[in-house]
Amino acid sequence: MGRPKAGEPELRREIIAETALDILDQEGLDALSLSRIARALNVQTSALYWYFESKADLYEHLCELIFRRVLGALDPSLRGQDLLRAFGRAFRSTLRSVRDAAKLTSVGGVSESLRTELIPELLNRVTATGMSPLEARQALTAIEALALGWALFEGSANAAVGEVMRQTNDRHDSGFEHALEALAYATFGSAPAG
Amino acid sequence: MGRPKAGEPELRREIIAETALDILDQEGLDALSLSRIARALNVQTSALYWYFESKADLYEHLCELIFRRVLGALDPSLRGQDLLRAFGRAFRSTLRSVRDAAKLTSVGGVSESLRTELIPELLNRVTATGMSPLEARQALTAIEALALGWALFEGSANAAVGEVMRQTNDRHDSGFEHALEALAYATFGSAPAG
DNA sequence: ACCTGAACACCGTTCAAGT
DNA sequence: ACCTGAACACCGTTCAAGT
Repeated sequence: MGRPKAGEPELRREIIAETALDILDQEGLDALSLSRIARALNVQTSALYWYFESKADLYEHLCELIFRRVLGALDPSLRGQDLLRAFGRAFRSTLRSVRDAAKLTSVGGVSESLRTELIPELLNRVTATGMSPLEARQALTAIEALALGWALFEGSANAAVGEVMRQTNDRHDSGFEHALEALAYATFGSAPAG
Repeated sequence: MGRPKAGEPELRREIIAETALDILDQEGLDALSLSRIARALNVQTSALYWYFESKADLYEHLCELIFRRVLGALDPSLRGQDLLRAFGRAFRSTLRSVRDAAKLTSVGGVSESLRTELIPELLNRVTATGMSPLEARQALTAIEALALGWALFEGSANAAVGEVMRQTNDRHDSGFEHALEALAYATFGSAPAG
């Protein structure tokens, strides 16, 4: 099982998930198999099925974990368009902080609690400044799409070049910032500007 | 091999790729294995290795094929920001036209000719109206990211709901159009508007 | 040039059995 | 409640051998 941990029991489920994210970060999505995780935890592969229904179920949970990291990085006082902008930045940088996290997010499913709790809660904070729910939803979807897509491209560009300088703030940053700005302050819900 | 085809020899490589895209569309990314493709073509799995170096190589080629479809859907006379907008629409709708095409694009690599020919050529058409190369590159990246990310979300939403109405122009469309408009006419390359 | 056949290490999943 | 052990069907890849 690895480390017994001092205080809390630390739900076995979470140990598995954290181990999975470690393997993902160090060896990439192709290496992230149930067997690989089991080996890292010194258990049989079949043991994992007591905690997760399937590999897809595990992946879903990993995506939720990543999303929670994004939310955790946000200043709780942020509202409206400022929140949208901060969310976009946090989403991209979180996806960049773990190798292939963007690929995982693309391929993994959306968990129940993400769809029915986390996202609606985030939307509530966006609409708190008077933005309409439809407008908020569209703007958030656009920014989520931009950040995910952008992280995806950065990931494959880095893989082609050579892994190392994944943390460097390079010329990509200004492009992302401009796009983010354009989306956060665009008027959704009415007719396009033309 | 399936159908002998009348006229041209139709490179075996392309038959394999088209078969793969058919399977992807009908059975999804999880079902797209070399064994599955070989079975559909009535050959041994190992036969495919004469045409593609690896599964990753095949995937890369499939991504290129999809991208060529996008380019083929564009009015050749389009330039500058109009081209950017048309590209965004075509990219999204092409990704929606084949099941899991967005997932494939996320996970598949970028081919040599896509990076050194197709993209630069597209960028040339964007800069033809006087847009700076940096600006064009950033705008294109943003729009590519938006379209891919958006298609990704639509795909998983449909998978959750139920496959069928994948072609319907629903409420997602106006959100995408607004975001696309904002990105196509945003000013990249200078300081954000704030 | 193009494909088969056999082999290899690995994979996800199920399930009876242990403790 | 939690895990092992064995089994199953499937997977990507390699390579000698056929034609």
